Amino acid sequence: VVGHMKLVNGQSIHEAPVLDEVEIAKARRVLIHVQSHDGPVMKLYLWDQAAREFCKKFKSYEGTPTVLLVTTVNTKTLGGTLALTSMSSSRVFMDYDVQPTIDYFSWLGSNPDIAEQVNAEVVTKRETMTIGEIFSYIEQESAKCTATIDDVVHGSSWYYIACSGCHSKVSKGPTSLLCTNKKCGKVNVSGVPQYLSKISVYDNSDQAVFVLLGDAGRELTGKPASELVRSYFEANGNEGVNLEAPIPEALISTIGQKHKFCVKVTEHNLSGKTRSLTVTKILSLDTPPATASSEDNHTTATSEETSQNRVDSADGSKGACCSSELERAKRRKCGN
DNA sequence: AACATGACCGTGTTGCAGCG
DNA sequence: CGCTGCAACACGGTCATGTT
Repeated sequence: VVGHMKLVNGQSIHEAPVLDEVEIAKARRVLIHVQSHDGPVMKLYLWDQAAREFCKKFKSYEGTPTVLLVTTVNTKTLGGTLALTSMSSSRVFMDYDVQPTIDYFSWLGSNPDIAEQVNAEVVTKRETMTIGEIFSYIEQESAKCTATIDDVVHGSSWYYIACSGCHSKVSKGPTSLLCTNKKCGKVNVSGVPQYLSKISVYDNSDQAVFVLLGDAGRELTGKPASELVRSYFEANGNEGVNLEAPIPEALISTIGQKHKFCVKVTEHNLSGKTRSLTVTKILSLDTPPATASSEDNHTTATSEETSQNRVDSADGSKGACCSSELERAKRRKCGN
């Protein structure tokens, strides 16, 4: 494998990494983030003999070497990303050692943009973080993206009946509704409809299915699911209250709208099969497209704040203006 | 000899059951 | 109800074997 080094034991190659040979001897290995041409950045583990050889050569250079060639490496997939490990017979070459490294070095010289490219993955997948960084990373657990809704997924219900206490799903008992959340265990006289809607969205490059849950659904339509369900059955003279309400106009009319979605990636999303992401929050865009909701006043709705307030006025039943921290904490408590 | 591939083994983690 | 121990599983790391 030949490529240019990005990080050596977590230190950027541009900052002339200092190798502690004692430390490396103790750890028995060196970790190098290496990129071959414009391919993905790979983790390259050099063990024992190869690590020692690497150290020796790395230090022997006047300046910091950038090109690395390692023979006979094992390929491994570590946490989904490609990783390489050295073997007993692995040999290490750099910059002007052999013809292939010389060739690569000159190629790199004529493609300086690739050499300087900062790959997000290298930065985010660091081995060590400070406690503060971990906290801030946790804070950022939800990613934001802007996408356009192109459909509401049919074939599955757009809401579920939740416990009035904790918003977990309720199961139908003989005479009442039982909360499935063991820690809650509340017996409900009547459940509260909550959003669980799948919407199909797209942006410039991809298409995906987002799952809207309670609060996010209300943020999108401006109305709580309970109100939409109630008004449907009221309009139909309470006929078939035990049946399911169809997808309401308020939800259908969001098709074509463009929003900034905060999505949360959970282990469920990462397990592969389901390519759906859970939406935790919906932010208004600066220039929201025309919406079908009549009472909406979007002229000043540029910030999260105003969007929240608008929702509250429509809802009224719940003081949802509490900090997102508190919301998250509550949800976590309930979920477990 | 150097290389490529994959099998195997040990360790860490997680889920479940049983017991206090 | 909570804790502990066990088992299953996944993953990382090493080693063996076949090929060039």
